[in-house]
Amino acid sequence: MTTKIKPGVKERILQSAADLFYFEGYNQTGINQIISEAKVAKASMYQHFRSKQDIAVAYLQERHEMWMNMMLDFLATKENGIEKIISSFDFLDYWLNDVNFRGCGFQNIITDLPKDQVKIPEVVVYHKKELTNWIASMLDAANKYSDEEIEQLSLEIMVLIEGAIMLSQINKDNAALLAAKRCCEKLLK
Amino acid sequence: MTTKIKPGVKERILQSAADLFYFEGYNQTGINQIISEAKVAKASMYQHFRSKQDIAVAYLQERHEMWMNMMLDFLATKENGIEKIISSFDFLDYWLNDVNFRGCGFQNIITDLPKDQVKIPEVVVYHKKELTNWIASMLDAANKYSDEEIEQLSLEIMVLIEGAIMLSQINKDNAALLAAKRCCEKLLK
Amino acid sequence: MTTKIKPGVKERILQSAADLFYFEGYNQTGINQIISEAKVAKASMYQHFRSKQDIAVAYLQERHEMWMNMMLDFLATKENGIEKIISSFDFLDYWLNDVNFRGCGFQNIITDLPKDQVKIPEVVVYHKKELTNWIASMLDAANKYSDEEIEQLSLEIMVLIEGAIMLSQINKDNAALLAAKRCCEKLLK
Amino acid sequence: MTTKIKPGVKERILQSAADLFYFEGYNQTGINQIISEAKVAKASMYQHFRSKQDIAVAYLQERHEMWMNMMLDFLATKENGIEKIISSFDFLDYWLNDVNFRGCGFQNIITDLPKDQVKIPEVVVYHKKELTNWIASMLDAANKYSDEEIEQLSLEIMVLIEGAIMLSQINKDNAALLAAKRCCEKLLK
DNA sequence: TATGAATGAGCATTCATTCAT
DNA sequence: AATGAATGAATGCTCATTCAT
Repeated sequence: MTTKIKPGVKERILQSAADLFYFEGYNQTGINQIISEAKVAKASMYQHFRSKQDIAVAYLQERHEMWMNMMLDFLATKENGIEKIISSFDFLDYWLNDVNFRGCGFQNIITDLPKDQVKIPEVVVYHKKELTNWIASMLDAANKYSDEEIEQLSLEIMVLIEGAIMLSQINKDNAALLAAKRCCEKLLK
Repeated sequence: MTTKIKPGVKERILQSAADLFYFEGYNQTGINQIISEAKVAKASMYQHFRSKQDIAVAYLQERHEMWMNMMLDFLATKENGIEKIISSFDFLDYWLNDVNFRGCGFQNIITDLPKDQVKIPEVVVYHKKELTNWIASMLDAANKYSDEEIEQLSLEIMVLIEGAIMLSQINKDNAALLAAKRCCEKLLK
Repeated sequence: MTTKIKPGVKERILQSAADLFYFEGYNQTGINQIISEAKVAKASMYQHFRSKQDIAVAYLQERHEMWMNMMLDFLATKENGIEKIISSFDFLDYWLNDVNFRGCGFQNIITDLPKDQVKIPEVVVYHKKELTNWIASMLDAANKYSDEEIEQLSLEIMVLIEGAIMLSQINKDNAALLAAKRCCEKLLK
Repeated sequence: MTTKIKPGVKERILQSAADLFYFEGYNQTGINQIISEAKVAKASMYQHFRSKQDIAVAYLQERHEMWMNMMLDFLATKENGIEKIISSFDFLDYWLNDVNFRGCGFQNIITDLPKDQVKIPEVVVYHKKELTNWIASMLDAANKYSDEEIEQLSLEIMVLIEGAIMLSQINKDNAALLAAKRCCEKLLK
């Protein structure tokens, strides 16, 4: 039991920012939009986050957790690593339909950024690395592949995932997702 | 025979814009930068292009021609379609090294755009469609695949290309390009 | 005869800024005040001046000319250098009364400035150097002093001027100006 | 005996503020800088001081005591009033070198202040009046001057002091201080 | 055709101060 | 007495676009 009246100013800022950054774009989103949606005063926002860039970093960190969990939940019923990997393309299909093929929040934010903003690219790299690691661990669990094969295959599957997300965003349909899944199935026999 | 005194105002604008849009980002590039690099007056620029968006459209159209030709030139010595497709990943490697893994100008511009800018996404879709068509025509030339197989394979290879470009941009190395090439080779036997 | 309809936007900006910077203070004056008094759009202002600091530099340069001329005009009837120097304290009295003992625009602006603003201090140094040079030239014209005496005396008189202006600003009366004049008379016999 | 656990919250605020106000400037110094240097919560600060202005007043009062004592200590070995006055220019030289010719904290604060801040100018006037009084008392001790002469001379010497401090601040050297000393010696024979 | 001047709306950020606890 | 959280107003500056000539 808590005596707090208003729930989390910081949370509200992050929620508004997450929504706007993802669906409108980082550069399309102004601080004013964020605070007006969050119903927070401007200076309050700057007490919680040093800069717009810092909000983006927090947004991406949160998004990483959220997205990975969403995927893992989706795949919870699958029995083995190979199945999980292949079904992850079904997850992409489900998810990207849900967000109207808005694509990957991490891909979308690095492509149009001031040269000096290094913190954001770092989180993006981290997210993709973690996803790659998960794929590798699924392959490892299959007890079928050597370490070298795991490293190569996990990167190949990452390429499929990235390409599928990007191409589905461009074409606003799921054809690329289906193609990627087919391709992945061939790779894993 | 032309009566123009100064050579190509429009060309100069387009050249500056192309460089800035690609290497700095569309949102990072201001009209003032473009005109100052092009050494053109602001109103002159608006006489040639209705808006920044229109410059981007012209930039992308030009970029499509330039990029396709660059690739085709690179592949000119290859004898058949299959080889050309596989070697296209060598082209990506060569090209992306050259531009410091700045990624695809078409991918990069659609991810952070005002919702009302529809002309830019259209050119992006066109470019990717044309590339897909080229892949399909290469597959067709191999006389090995059915129409259905061609449609499916060409999309799968597109996924590999898009993913490889994006992932190499994120990680600033060519590992994803090599992975994509390996994967492509498996697909085409 | 000129075809201009509106008289000088740049002039209006400078005039507003000069007034506000001098009578309200540099830090007390916002860009918004300047443009609203000058009836100029913000971006128009920034087309003429790169920054607030640059406006201040232009203001001080103009002020230097204006102030020196004002003083020289005041002293025009005096016959020789010694008289002109001594009467310059009468000028200070006349002038500072006129501006309600607001003090010296150059002194007032250097005392509370961001550490990185070097252009403004430079103009201040220049102004004081020019005033010192004028005093020296007046002493020289008297054919009474050696070069060394001129250098020393001119600086001593500068000290009197600076101190008189500052102290009259603090006390909001002309007592210091009278004291400085007496002192100057003693110095020049 | 005091029950305070932490030593001097108020003292810490004042110490930080004094440093920042003098070396960075009143307008350049934000409340946040003061409290972060003083390691004091914002609301705690506002419990001790009603406003930034009030901190400045306290700072100046403290500075007056400190500065006068510093000067008197410096002059302690001098035997008579005339010597003390003349040597006070040596003190200025010593002191201003020490603070990198940052000038007079009292002069520096009045030149760029909101029009409604009257308490600060009052303390400045007080400080200069006290200094003038000290000079007068030194002259009086010499038993050489009439009351009228004392009043006039003390103001003249004040002009020299103020001018020397200001000019040395502008030029960032001690030439004006030496000139003022020479001038003072002439005045006092 | 070409241009320099001008604009309103918006940008991210910081200000001194107050409130609820 | 002490504090972390919150605020409205203002800061200096940049945006893509249009106008008058």
